[in-house]
Amino acid sequence: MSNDKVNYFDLVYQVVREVPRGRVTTYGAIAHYLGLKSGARMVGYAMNAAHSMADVPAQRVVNRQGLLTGKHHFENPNRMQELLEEDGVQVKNDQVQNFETVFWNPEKELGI
DNA sequence: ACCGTGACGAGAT
DNA sequence: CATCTCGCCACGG
Repeated sequence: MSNDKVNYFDLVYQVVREVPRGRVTTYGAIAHYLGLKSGARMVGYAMNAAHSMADVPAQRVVNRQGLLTGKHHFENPNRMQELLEEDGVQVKNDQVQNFETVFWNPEKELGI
């Protein structure tokens, strides 16, 4: 296990773990909050590895439009929406409803 | 070592 | 508005 990557992965996981029930955040927001110059893409990559991690609510991370772009990486494509609806987030046609309202901005909520 | 790919996003056209 | 292009960089082939 290379230590550098693990750090970077864990940073992402920590933020994701702070996302409250019923709210969602975005890849870009996390990347910006952590100051990852590598960009949102790497956050998505980190989420891929989140599978093996416990207590990482990956369903609460969507793209900047509120689309469930990562649904295919769950056990089955419906799983992500199910989990979100269990959280109390309305999802229709892979799109988070009231996205601006449920959007959870780490910079604002956790502080910059 | 090179190349294509990707859970993204911002800016240009 | 809708699309395209490019930057970003880790990883597998």
